[in-house]
Amino acid sequence: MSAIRLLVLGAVKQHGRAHGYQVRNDLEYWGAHEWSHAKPGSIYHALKQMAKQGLLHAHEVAPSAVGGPPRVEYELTEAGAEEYFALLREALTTYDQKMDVLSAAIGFMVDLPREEAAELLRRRVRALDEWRASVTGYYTPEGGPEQLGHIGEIMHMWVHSADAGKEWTLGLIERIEAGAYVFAGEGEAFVGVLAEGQENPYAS
Amino acid sequence: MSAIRLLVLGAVKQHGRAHGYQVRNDLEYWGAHEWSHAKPGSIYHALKQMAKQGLLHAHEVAPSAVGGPPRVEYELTEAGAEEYFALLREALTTYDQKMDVLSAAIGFMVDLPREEAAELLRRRVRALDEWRASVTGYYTPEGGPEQLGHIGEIMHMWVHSADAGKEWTLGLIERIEAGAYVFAGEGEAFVGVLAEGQENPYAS
DNA sequence: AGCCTCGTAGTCAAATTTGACCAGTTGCTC
DNA sequence: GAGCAACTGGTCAAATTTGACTACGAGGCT
Repeated sequence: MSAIRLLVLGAVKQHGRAHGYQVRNDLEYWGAHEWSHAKPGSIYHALKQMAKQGLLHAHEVAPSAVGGPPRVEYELTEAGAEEYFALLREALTTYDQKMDVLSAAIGFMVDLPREEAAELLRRRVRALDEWRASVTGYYTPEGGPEQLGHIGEIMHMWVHSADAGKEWTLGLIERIEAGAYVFAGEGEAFVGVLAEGQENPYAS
Repeated sequence: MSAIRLLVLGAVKQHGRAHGYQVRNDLEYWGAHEWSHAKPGSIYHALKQMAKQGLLHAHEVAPSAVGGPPRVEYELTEAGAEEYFALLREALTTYDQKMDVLSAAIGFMVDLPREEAAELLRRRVRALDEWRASVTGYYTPEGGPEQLGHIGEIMHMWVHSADAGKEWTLGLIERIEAGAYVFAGEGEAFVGVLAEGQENPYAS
């Protein structure tokens, strides 16, 4: 899975209705340009593609308010919402070594009920354990690990990284279970988009 | 950078001359299927592309020894060797959050002199520090970090992962400086490819 | 008046990646 | 001795990603 679809669906969902440039801006606001390689081309492509697949409904909008090319506004369909939650759940659970996907999922995790988020993360921990086991399994020759020479360092790296990932995930689960943050159905949601006219306080 | 080019160049280099299937097999032997998403299509594509760019020289070979489609054998050109070392150095130095690239680079690091490898890794540590700083910088609002809500967890994750990466890198540098492994120009090199007819002891 | 830069909004060709598929050969088993 | 899986070697169309480019208006400077 690439992070783009999740990111774009999430952005459109928070706005209710959004055009490409708004999505682009939200991603910037979330700091996504730091960790996801979401270029304009990919964003516009994803919007069109998902519209074609029926995940988004495209409202043809008149030539934009400020001149320039006509804008298209998008809105989630039923299917789009399903896809969004499916991607979100998958991103939280499976380990696919793509941290941008995980980042996006963390940003949206509060769209799920608290208990479900925690449970998905617990499954993630199990996935990390499996990954670790498969790496050590593959790189463990009969004659002791020293036979591998420097190749063993590759395993070393993955194991180190899996352990770090597990540690962080366990910490997050703990914080969630201790009541941190506001999840779905718990009153006033945290709003992570810019309202019209509001300034981006992080713009460099 | 994607890991494929480095992996393919490295595989061809170790063989002197190789056709697509051999490359495919080496990658499997190195366990690369576990951590790089190198599908056959990508490998053959990379070979053709790099041949077109003059990095590889393509020898048209008669219909293969065992029937099936005719094979093409590739060999590194001068330019290909330069590109290989350029990619290798870059992969060791820069942090681009793609661990598959780093894995590949670790596998090939012994093609460099010991001192250079250590130096590149020291630069990598500096790059990790910069990345960490840029993340914490971006996600630190004026009113204390608690304003971010769950979004702060994203930063938390990246910082955790950068720290783990740094720790592992420092460990590796230490081992290298302590004399581990056999680097370029230090006598008998470690051979990481299957000779003709040899069996893969790791095949599942 | 002319020029330059920045912000808004988006397109396009080229490169890459994916995943499925093709076709011949052994080797094994029922 | 027929079938069938596994191995060898590779192609192909479709999807995705990249990076550069277009076009327009507002504001500022000189």
